[in-house]
Amino acid sequence: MSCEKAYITTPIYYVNDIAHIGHAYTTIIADTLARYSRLSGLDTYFLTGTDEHGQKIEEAAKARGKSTQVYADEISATFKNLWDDFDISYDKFIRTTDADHMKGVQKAFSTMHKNGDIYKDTYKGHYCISCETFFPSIQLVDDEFCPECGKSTTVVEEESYFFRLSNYQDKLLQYYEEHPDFILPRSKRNEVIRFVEGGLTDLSITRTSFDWGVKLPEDLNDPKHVMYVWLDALMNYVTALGYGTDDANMDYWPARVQLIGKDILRFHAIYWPAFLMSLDLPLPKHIAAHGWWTRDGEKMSKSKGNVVNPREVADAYGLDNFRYFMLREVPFGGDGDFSQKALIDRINSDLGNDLGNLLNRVIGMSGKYFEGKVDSSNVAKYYQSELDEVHASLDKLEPLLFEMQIHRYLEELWRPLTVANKAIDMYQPWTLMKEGKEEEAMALNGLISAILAKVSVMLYPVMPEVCTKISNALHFTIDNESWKTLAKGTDLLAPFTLEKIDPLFPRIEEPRLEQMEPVDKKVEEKKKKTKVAEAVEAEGIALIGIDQFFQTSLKVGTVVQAEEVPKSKKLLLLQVDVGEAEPRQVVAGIKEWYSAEDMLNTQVCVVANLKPAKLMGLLSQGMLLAAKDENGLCMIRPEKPKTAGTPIG
RNA sequence: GGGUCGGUAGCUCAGUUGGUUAGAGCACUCGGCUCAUAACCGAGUGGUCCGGAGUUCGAGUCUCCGCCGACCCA
Repeated sequence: MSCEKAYITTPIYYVNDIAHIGHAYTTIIADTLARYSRLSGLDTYFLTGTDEHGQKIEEAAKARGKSTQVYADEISATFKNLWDDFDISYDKFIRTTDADHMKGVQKAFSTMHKNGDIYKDTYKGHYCISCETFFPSIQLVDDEFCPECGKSTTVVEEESYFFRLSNYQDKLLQYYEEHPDFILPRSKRNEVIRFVEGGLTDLSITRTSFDWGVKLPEDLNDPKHVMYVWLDALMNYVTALGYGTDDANMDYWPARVQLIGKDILRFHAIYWPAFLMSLDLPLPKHIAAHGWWTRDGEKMSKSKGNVVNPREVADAYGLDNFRYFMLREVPFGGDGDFSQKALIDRINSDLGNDLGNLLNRVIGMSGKYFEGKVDSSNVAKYYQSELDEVHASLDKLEPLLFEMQIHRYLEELWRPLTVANKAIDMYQPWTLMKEGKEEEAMALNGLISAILAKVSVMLYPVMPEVCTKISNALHFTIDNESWKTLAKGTDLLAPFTLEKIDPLFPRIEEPRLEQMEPVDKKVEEKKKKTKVAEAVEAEGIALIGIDQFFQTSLKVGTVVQAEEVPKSKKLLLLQVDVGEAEPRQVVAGIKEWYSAEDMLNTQVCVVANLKPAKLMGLLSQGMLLAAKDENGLCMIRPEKPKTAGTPIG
């Protein structure tokens, strides 16, 4: 193919963390852009990968008693597996520990050195190992602690190579001026410009304090230095294309868009372009920085335990639905809030009511009136104005995507669906049929089918699986050809027979993940509408559906071993057989009412899918049911002996 | 302390170079329809466009001063 090229990248993810919703968000945006790009006929290359060097990784591996490489391999694989399971359409998964990459970075270092942009000096500063950042002493908290993470810093004075970033101040400013949409969203642009205007200091780009990194080129004969993570990491975007080795794919450079989170904007909007200038390489078209996700309005953090696990969400609600939600919910660049309520609203309302239901309507009509046959021959004759409206919306889409306005893209993409739903109401095919106007009714089905087809082509980059189902039902294929004829052009569908398929978006009535949901006033108001709910709410307990009840796995268990937890007034340590290979260890707060002997060989009811927790250092893998009033506590037990593991419900 | 970006309907947001009665989606109320996943369509309720001053024939839009929020830097 000799056509126009498009190179799209995500950041390479640092392997000291497990993938969370933020990683998934970046990757899914990039995947969507890559898919659209391919669909529209561009020769597309999509890169993601992992960043594996640095002191933090070295230490994390040591702490786990593993070799650094083995540790990096493991974590890198968890990312790769997640993207594979998510069907992310990357063309290459780069690792900074790849031999080619390291060679490329050395080549870049040599070139910068030759160009006079690298010199050797001494660096003195307070270094935070955890953040891998130096801080000037005035920034430290109590003269010692890292202002970012609060951990203790160490004074480091070491020999270092420096990059003459100061040389690039004016060139960068000029570039920002001449390319107003280099940094997206625009609101972030001024921030960067002010920072650069404030003056740039040269950048320390090597370290001697650790070993886990790319060595300097051999001709410098300075083996104690390794490259600082940012030089190493940023270069991945070109080494992935063969920079410094075979240059095989360097014709994809410069990148069409490089997606990042807003936390790494400075590195990508300042250091990275400066490096590229030093290497005489062109700069990427766009650096696009997105915002954070919060959870139910709160920041996510490991300590709060409210980190959204993308795999869990996708499993519970469907991968395509999750993709749609993330891209539709948040204006690009802004922070987004994840809540099950918002997700369910999007699925039921946008996807189910507007899109899924529309497909069902046309299945119903064509089935009832025409044995499933759909023929578009007379669509233009009766419904030209509807077609015009649809095409007008479709024409607005592409620029929105290029400007990273994906939420607006999806909003606009929904207009044709409204046109379709409106048309059914306005022309009332059931009336047309009664009046014998079969041609008009048939044409209306042709119109609806065409709209669904056009929308599904443009929605495909966001929801590939669902749109493939739609295109199968409508007997066409989503590819560059149909993108040209249906989505960009005004073609309609060839005659086909529409078979009934299962609803694409079954209504979701209840949250599917167990977790703390905030008390939502609107939900409360709804519940107040039923009297029963009022009675229950008086006790402060919300009503749940049967599905929610069955999210709790309750089982009969037999206590096979029981002992007191030393130094604890309340706790007993029990081993409970719940019909699994090994008994479960359960720490129960019942010692005030039951002794270890009381419990031994008795049967109990166990909550079997509770998250394991540690109590006084002991792992507890379940909870026993008991009832407690002012007279004390009693166990809830089966009335007659039951086999260990028998489900309750 | 300096800077950047926001503050528009109950919620989430759009409002191009200042120009008639300020928009969309969701939510809510009422009405219609039956092909459809109690979905769909229509109508309606709902806004001192953060506050104040100014420029102008005219300000959500421009200027200045405040207040609130997010973030960047010191």
